[in-house]
Amino acid sequence: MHYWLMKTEPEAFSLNDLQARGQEPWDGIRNYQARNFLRSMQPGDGIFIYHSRVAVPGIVGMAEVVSNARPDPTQFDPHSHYYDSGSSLDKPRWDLVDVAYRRSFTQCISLDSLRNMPEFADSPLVRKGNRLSILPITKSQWQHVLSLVEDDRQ
DNA sequence: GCCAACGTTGGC
DNA sequence: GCCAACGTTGGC
Repeated sequence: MHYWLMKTEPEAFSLNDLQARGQEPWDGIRNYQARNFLRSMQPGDGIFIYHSRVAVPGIVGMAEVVSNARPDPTQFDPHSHYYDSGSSLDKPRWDLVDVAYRRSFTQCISLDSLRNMPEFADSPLVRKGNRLSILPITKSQWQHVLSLVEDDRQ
C-alpha cells in the first residue's frame, strides 16, 4: 500500500470529470520518472488529485489505483496527441494505470498551505520548478492532509 | 499570458 | 558524450 499525488489541469480533465466517469485510464504520461512511479503502483494505492494551472493550485480530493500498470494505447495511435513513434507494440515505452474516483474535498488544500506544512518540506511538490506530474506521498503527508479535511467537516 | 525551470533531442 | 536548442510544465 503506497500513496501518490497525481496532477491534472482541470481545464483538460478535472476531479469532477473523474467523478462523472467513475474511473479513467490515466494516459498521456510522457516522463520517465513519472512512468517509473506508475510501474510501481498497485491496486488499492491511495491518490491525491491535484489541480495545476489554476488560480489556487492544490489537492482537491482523492482517488484510488484500480489496476496494475499496462501499456498506454495512445502511444501507438498516430492520430493521438500522445503518439510516440519511438515506441513499439513489442517494446512499449509508456504505461498507464486505471484511476477510480473516491472523494472530493469540501475545500482545496492549496499549494500555499502545503508549503507551510513540515510534512511537505522535503516533497518535490513544493520545490521551485518541479514538473513531476506523479509523485510519491508519505504516510505522514497522507494522514496530515486527511486530518485537515476531517477537521474541516465539523 | 508570461516566463523560469526543467527534460529531451539531435548535431557535432 | 557534450550541450545548445527546443518544447513543455506550471506558478504567478
